[in-house]
Amino acid sequence: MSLPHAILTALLEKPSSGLELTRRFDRSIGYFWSATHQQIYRELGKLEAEGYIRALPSQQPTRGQKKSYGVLPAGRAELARWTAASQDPKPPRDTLLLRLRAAAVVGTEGIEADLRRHLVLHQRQLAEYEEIEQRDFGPGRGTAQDRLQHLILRAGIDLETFWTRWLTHALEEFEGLSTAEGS
Amino acid sequence: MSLPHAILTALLEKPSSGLELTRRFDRSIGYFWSATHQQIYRELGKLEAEGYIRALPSQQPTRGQKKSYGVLPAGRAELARWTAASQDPKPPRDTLLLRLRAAAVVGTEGIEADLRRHLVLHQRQLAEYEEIEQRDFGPGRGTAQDRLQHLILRAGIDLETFWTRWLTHALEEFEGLSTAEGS
DNA sequence: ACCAGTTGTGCAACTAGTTGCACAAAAGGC
DNA sequence: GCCTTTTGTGCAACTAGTTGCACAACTGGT
Repeated sequence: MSLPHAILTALLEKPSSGLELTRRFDRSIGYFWSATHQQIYRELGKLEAEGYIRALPSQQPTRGQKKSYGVLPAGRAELARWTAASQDPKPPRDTLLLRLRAAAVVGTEGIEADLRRHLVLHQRQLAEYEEIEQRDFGPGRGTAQDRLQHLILRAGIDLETFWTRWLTHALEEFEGLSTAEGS
Repeated sequence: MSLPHAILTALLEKPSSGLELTRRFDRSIGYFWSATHQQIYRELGKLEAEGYIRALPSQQPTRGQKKSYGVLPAGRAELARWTAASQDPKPPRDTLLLRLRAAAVVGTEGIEADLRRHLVLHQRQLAEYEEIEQRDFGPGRGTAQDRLQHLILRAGIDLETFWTRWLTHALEEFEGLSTAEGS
């Protein structure tokens, strides 16, 4: 039940059309909540029906026509309610760790290459985050909003740092394994 | 498409009934791939129909009767195939970070308590992992299997460490925010 | 012998997310 | 003027995961 709230947040930051939202979900917001354009359009329809957002006046709201949405007071209230409500963290779902566990039983054949690939991907993501930090967050203390945004970015950076370190360590371990393997 | 493979892994480690699997998904495997008993029973049915597992001979396979499953060669082959196949990491979905981002727009009212709650939960999980490490993984280098298992546990420990640190930092930041807030 | 609680298995309906496709409108090449 | 590509919106069907309930069988108290 988070996608509608992700959209409300994005629209509050800046009223947008479906496609603009889709693009923004590929960057910033999508870093920790991704969505396809179909999910977004569907959800925009629902949110409008529920009176949380409304299409901003434009020329023709026909097909193939850009249609921007803005958040209504009810939408902002709902977002505030959801933000403040306590929620349990849901157990992580990590395929890579699962595969590693399977590999402990059926053999590590072929998984090493994928570990390497993941390492590169995480390094890339880390570099991207650090670039954003460099660009948008100087050493000075900004507004409360800035500091919150920076905090979120920090989580991304630290997470990617964890993954790159762990994957590096895992690959080292594999070196050692291949010499002494043979169960 | 990971649940069936999680189940195959679990069954290879030890043939089990649906309920036993459910219990094990609440511990070890569930640490990075959780599942409810309904998911598991449904999946067991499918896996059996596909010829990947089979019910081990017992008394009456009627209702309310324990039914253990073992993995067939085809199942092991499928698991090996899946383990070796390259897979893209799927973008994380984190509600807490999303809420923080929403809070940057609609206000941080009420979210601090939940951060504190999450911190406690992550600390607890971390303690649990460290206990397991203490108990199951001594200083000596074990078999290749042991080292893989330890590697996976390490990921859990480092992840929880990241969260506790980050949440602690976030709460500190909130202290500073409340004094200078007012946008 | 009977009832209450626990263990174990399972169906059905729902919610969330993904995939594949369709189609209108504008923009640009030739 | 026609044809291709890009932009923008959307439906329908499918897959995965969750929730709520049902029910059989065993276990122990009275």
